[in-house]
Amino acid sequence: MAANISDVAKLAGVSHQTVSRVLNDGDKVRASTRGRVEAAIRELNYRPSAAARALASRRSRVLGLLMTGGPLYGPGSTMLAFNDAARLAGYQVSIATMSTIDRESMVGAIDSLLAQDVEALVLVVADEVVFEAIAGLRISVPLVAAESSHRAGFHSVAIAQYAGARAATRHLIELGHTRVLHVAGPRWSLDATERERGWRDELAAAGLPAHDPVAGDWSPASGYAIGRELVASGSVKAGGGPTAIFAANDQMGVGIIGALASAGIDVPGDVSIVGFDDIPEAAFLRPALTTVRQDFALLGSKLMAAVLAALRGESAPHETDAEATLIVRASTTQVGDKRPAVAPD
Amino acid sequence: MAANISDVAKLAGVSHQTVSRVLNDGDKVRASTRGRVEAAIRELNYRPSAAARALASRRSRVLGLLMTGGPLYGPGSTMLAFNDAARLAGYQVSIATMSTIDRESMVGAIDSLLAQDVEALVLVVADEVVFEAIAGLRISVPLVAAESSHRAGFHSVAIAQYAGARAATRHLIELGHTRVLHVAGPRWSLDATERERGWRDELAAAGLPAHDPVAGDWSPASGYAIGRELVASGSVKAGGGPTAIFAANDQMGVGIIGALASAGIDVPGDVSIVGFDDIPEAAFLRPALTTVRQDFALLGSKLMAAVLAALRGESAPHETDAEATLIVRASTTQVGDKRPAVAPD
DNA sequence: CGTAGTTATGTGAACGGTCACATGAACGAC
DNA sequence: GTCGTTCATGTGACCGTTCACATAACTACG
Repeated sequence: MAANISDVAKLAGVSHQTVSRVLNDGDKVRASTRGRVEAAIRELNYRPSAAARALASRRSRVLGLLMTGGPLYGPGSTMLAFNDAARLAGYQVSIATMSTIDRESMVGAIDSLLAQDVEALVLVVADEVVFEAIAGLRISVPLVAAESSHRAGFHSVAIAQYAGARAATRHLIELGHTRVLHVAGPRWSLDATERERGWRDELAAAGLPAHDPVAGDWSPASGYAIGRELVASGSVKAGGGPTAIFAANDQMGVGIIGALASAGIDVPGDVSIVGFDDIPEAAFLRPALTTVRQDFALLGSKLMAAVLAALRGESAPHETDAEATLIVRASTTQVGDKRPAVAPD
Repeated sequence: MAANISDVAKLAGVSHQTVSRVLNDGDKVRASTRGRVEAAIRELNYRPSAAARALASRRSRVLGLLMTGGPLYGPGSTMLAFNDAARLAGYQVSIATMSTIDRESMVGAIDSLLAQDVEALVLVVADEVVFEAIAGLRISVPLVAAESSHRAGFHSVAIAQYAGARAATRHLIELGHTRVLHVAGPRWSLDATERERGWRDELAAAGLPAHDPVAGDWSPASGYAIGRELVASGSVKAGGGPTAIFAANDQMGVGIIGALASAGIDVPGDVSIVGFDDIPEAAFLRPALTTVRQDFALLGSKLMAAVLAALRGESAPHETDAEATLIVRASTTQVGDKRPAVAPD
């Protein structure tokens, strides 16, 4: 049915190899010949077969992207950004999601990608379990991870989550808060670990105590549940309770604010809240959420750059991280102050 | 380097064709032989080459998914759900995103998918422009669209957005609201059109007037801007102004609420708001957002079913739509009432 | 115990490209 | 005019499967 390279060659009166040359490095062919070939291509509506190409050249031009299930803002943005960068570099991206973070579903996901002859694997799911499982898998293609704990054996690129978390915590400290709680992300998440580490180190640098954080699962619901518990424990608003909370992501921040609000606790009047991600809603919530913005577009292109480097066989140079910047909004204020430090736009 | 089918055959002492049979329809091979072959496969860590398979069988086992840029909740959820369904059916999904909705970037995106020999194309971007462009493209693979306006030439599956929009509007009418505004999604979006149509028809059925809606772009920022204008125009809270707003998605709803709140207008006390999507945050906002929940998982599997039907050559039977259900929360209340009709959990 | 009928396995040619190498034409230098 | 170079193009093998068909092995049955 569809035309192949020989059909084109015949119509243009050249050999199949010349057509192939026109397709790949056009400048090795005399202009007049190239014209004839291109005309034939157009006339037959010819498209080279990716399968045949991949088979003969041993390069599939496909990259595998591994990510977690939920439609989370961070991973979703990373995926989109990487997808764009990959297309720009002439690669297709094939995606595998893992509904649950366990070894089995992970191996399944990776398998489905490898079965497709992907040239490299990109991990958006920065997860302890994933790294362990992969290490035991003897994977023959380069691995690039979007994560911040730079471990051996991987190319990795990350947004400076540690620095972002420190900035968020510092902001609270500078506002005079001395009892700064952290609501962490899931234990298995390396991003969550980095954010917690940043919070802990910044507190330590200021000589302030850090109580072990409760961990949510990134969802607003988990933030709400944790907020309720906090309220129920009676520590908030009582003497010695936290006056500020650093949530590991905006969604949990939303849940926490909801729980506090429904208990009559004012944000930021009674408790200041900082989130992480700068989801599109953040600026428009009441109160608008102070948060840490990540540059996902940059992350995407850096990931792609790392993939290309890995494919060229360069040793992993641990790209400089993309930046994370603190965005101050109305959900944080001077300790003891009843009104937001920043006027609502 | 990597083993191929002949290596396996040699090791197992059979012909390459027998190995192929074990790989594909195992029951045509004697159990003892199959055992030897499987052992050889494991020993050599053999994986069949997808490229060679695709080339010989003329089936790539890859589906193309076309979607828009931003990390929106609806499209993102649809993508994830479809991805799962596809893997279950033994297909890989390759994704192309279009940063802007114009003909050129769309053709580019589709091209990058077709170049990969996808067996079918799934459109998550329900957009007038996309349909037109595709119609002029003489695409040789089946097309399945996730959209609700069932047009000829496509298999299509959708969430019943029209019905959802009517339910949302009816809810407001039942609460006594007679001036119900709609803040629509982008003009090019068919989903937006369906939601608007539902709103319009429900108002008409109740004999209520419908003022032409302002259109946002799904983002909270656009909702906020529209909310500000509304406030500035002075119509809200004055006699004859709207007492309820149906926002085409939750994110715009958040923006609208933010704008109203910053002008001292109470939701739902002064104005009731309904959104659409039931984003994870919706239940935890203050006020919690009344909205319409869509069943994306079901949509995903129905999409996949439609793809399989299309691949079998069945004519498009326009699947029954997945349902959308109204979730009543605190952002709507009886007209004139100052307190939410639903108690915050 | 020969033979038809089934079942298990083998053989060689596609599939549609790329790769390595061969050939031929054009050109400048001596 | 001959020869080495470069540039443009052609030739045939090969990538790793599946497909259609051929053959061998085994079963059932008179």
